[in-house]
Amino acid sequence: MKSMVKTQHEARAKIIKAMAHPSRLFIIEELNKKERCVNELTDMIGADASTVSKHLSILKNAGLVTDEKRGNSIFYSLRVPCIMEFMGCVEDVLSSTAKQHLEVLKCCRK
Amino acid sequence: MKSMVKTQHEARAKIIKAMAHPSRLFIIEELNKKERCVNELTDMIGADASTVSKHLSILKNAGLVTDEKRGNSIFYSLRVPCIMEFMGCVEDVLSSTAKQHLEVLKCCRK
DNA sequence: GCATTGTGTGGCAATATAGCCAAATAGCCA
DNA sequence: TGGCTATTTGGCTATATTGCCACACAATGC
Repeated sequence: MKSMVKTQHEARAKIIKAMAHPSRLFIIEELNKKERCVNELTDMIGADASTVSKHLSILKNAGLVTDEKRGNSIFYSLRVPCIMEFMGCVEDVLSSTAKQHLEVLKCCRK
Repeated sequence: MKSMVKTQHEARAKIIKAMAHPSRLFIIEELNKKERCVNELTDMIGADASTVSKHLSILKNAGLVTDEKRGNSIFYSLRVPCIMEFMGCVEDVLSSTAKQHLEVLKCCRK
């Protein structure tokens, strides 16, 4: 693989990897609705505050979210909304896989 | 987080995690152009054949690719083309981050 | 000042991932 | 049959990720 192409894929993979965690997907989805502070997200997710903070820093580091300090809290918001469009495709993968599994079942029952 | 929502995010994360690797992104991109057998991909990537085979099995397990045996080779193809549309969004993240970094530089130089 | 609240950081243990080698399996061709 | 190629699997080590705890640190309110 050519080195330039490889670098490009590494950069992309870093972003996608930042999304590749249930809690972080949840955060992305929530931030797509409205901005949230760490505290709110921590309550919703039900994990340790430090854990959520680290998830947010991973998302921020990947360039997916921005933070803004207001008073005592830090509000995070989604920087690139097009990410949410991708979820539809992910759902397609899931449903198409489920459909295929059903077909296999049908086939074997005959 | 409600359990059903959590399960949904876990399912999605599994698919996204399967994409979150440079070599696997490369494979996805190649398979979007045309089907390929393990051997061809191994040559292109330049890793051990067993490594590439494992990457393919991860992609297959996530429902992203299908395989079809023909003769001595196994040909893989992309199952859900909409994945490629997402790459545009990932590039947006990258360029928007780069742009922001430039702004910061400009700002500090003044 | 002091207690409280909201966030981030360092450290740690458990777990997951990556990639190589060696070996097994399957199909092809003499 | 035997040798060859293509692919997968198991085993191993190195590395990365996750999530908790304890602590640090800033802003707020009293």
